[in-house]
Amino acid sequence: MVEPYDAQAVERKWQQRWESEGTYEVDNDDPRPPYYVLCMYPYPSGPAHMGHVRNYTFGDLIVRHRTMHGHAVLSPFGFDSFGLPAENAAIKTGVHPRVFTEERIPELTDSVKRMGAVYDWRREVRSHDPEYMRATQTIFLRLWEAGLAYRAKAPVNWCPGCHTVLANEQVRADGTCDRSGDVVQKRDLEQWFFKITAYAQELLDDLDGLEWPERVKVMQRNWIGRSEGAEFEMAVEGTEHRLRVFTTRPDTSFGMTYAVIAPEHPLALEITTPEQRAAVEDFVAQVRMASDVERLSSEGPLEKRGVFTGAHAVNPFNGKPVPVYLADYVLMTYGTGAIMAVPAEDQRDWDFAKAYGLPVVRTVQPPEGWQGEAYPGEGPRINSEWLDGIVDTGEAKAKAVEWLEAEGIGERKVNYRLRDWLLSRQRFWGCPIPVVNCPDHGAVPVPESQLPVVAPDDVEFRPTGESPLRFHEGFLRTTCPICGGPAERETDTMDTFVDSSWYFLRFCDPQNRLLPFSQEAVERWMPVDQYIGGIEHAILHLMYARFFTKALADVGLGPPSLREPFRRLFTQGMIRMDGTKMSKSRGNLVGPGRYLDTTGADALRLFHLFVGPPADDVDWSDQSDEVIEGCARFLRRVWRLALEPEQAAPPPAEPDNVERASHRVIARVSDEYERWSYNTAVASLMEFTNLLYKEGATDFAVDTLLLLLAPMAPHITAELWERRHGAHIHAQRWPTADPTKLTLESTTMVVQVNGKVRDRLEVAPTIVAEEAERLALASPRVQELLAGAPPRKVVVRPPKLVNIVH
RNA sequence: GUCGGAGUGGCGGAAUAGGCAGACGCGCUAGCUUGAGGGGCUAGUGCCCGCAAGGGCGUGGGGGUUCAAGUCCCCCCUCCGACACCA
Repeated sequence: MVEPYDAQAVERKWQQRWESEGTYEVDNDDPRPPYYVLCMYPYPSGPAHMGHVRNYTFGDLIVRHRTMHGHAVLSPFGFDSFGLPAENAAIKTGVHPRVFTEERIPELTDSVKRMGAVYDWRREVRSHDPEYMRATQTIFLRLWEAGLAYRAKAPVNWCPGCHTVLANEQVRADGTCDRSGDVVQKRDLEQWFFKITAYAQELLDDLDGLEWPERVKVMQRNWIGRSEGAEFEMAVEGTEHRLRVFTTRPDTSFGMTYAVIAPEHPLALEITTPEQRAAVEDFVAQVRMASDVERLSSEGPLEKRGVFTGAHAVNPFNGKPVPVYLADYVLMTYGTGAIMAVPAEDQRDWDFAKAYGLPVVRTVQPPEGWQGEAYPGEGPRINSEWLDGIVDTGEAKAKAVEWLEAEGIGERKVNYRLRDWLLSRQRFWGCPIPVVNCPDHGAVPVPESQLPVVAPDDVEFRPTGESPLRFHEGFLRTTCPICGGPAERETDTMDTFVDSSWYFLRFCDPQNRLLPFSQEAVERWMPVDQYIGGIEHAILHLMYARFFTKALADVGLGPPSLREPFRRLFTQGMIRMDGTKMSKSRGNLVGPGRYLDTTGADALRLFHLFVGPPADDVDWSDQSDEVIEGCARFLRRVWRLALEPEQAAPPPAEPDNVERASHRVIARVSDEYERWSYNTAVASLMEFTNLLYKEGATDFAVDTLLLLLAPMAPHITAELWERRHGAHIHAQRWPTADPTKLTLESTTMVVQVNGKVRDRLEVAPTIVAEEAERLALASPRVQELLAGAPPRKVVVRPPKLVNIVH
């Protein structure tokens, strides 16, 4: 009797071997073809949870699989180590965020290693490492120099209770402060932005070339929100002012019955008549004070609020004056902040018109029996002079734009929903923005020789949540790099998305002290061949990282040809429990610890692969423990099969059958790996194992099983391979199927009568149609059902099926 | 509201090109192994009728195309996710 499988001992042994032998360390001059596998680097929140386990199971499987295909696989690990939780802990307990964070990192590292996930730990990066900060700050300064970073006033979340600015994450969904519960207000402050909008079109176009999940691409396209239309000017009666509006429906311009400008519009007070002045000022103040609460609290179509300015704009299409309103449904941040309102063809305008008693003029004839309100569909133009009768909207739009351009009052225009990236955070635990504010010279860059700007250690965290940097004289007081006069340091830090927008480049060249990374190193590995992470990063992180890659190339830091960072993206499903996401904040976290201590890492990895398609959410249930036990049972069966074939599965009576089955499983499982169909790959290997128990095992069959299982269950397969061959399984080449051995000796042919299965026949896979039909008709079951009558029709699909219609 | 995804046994899920629905596993049932342990092995397990042979029904609901539909087309229902006044 062979010794039982001791998962603990075997897993410990191999984890130590992989680490001490540096099995998965790769150098930049490795001669093998490069392959870059990357899991989104984590925030170090403590020991790994099941979401991490799932993520790193897929990542590690690919690392080992690609290695067995002869690639030099770059598989680095790092930490997104700036962020709010450490700062909140500091406010609560007084422990410095760096100390707090650095205690969490080994906890996560440890559980990752115990899963058997392998990385080139020499390349580890941490966002809060001063060397990493130096690079992040260098990048910021280069982007600023190139005009891709700028400072502007922008509304921030202001908590009147805490007397401080809040990050978006600190504002609850209902618009209140998550610490004091006060209603958060908007205030204008000087903030830093990255000009991501300069890349809107390229970010949109380049999506087409990426092997990403379609739904992620759709989300990004919607986020960028390209829309084509026209911009034109209107005279404001009795003034010199001209009002510019953007519309996607210039073809409906004859139906404009009023115009609307945003409450923040610079002309708002300029054009307001004296009689309306008080009402308008009142309305503007009201909108400015209004927090997001009111907007978020109401369900369904929002009530539109506005006020008449007393002014009239002239519709250039027909020369008619229309009243100009202020309304909160028009946003200053999109288009020109002003619109022509056409209630007949736009539901929002319709709602406002009804609320304020404004007229509706249809310019598109709705279909017979139209019951709705605004009609945005197709139909013949009416009430539109020279557009009348045109049915095709595209044609009508083109004609309207041509007219605007010919008259010199407007032109074709493309707008994007995408906004510039506000990167300032009024927080301590982030990368400081390397800027000095001089009374004479304004915002001045910190010279690169003085980088990194690092936050001091002797800081006091206030329960109000204010950044301690604002009260730290030693940090705050400095001199202007230009004039040497007294100046103040910028106390805002960068959004942590800045750190994560380029870390994948740093992994290529992690020790570089002169530059964030060298172009040669990046050219060697980038783009990432397989990026793996959660769907929750579908928009922000992935959009920002794409923007950075393009911008870095354009400012000369990145290779000019590298326009996209992630060639292939895979987004794994979440772990759910009782229908909600498993997360620390919900307190329903299940850790891997007890499984690693008992059934072992291989069984847990197998569970994650087997439980369902990788992209689907996983429901963690009472059944999960039993399924993990089932995976462990399968591994024990493999163990006995490999070490004790005489007992478990004596040599087969028909070795040829087993050999053919081995080649078929190679072909099938190899394909399943390529298609990310790991759940069926595990099933295929279980099926194959069952077959070997039943039919008997050969050495070739067992070796095949171990090789195909090696990326999924690395410890047990490594141990078994070493015992059988004295070699390292993950250094073996991936097996290839012999195409001449894929066919079966015989196959089951189904015989249907009127589409219902009535018989099954064992036939040769090479059977020809005539023979198949003859055999089918000769079947006693078929004879019985036909009762002597000739079949009306016989459909033959050899060798799988014959369908007899009668 | 708009966009996207999904509905298959008691459960997780298979079904690559329209061709045996339910692979594999969990659970359950029976038997064997008789040194218990979260042990090992074998067989069975969609539902209904039947002792059986066999028959009928069956992939959210309704229609359609086809010799043949989980898969293709039309309508409807439910659930999940993203965006949510972007002119």
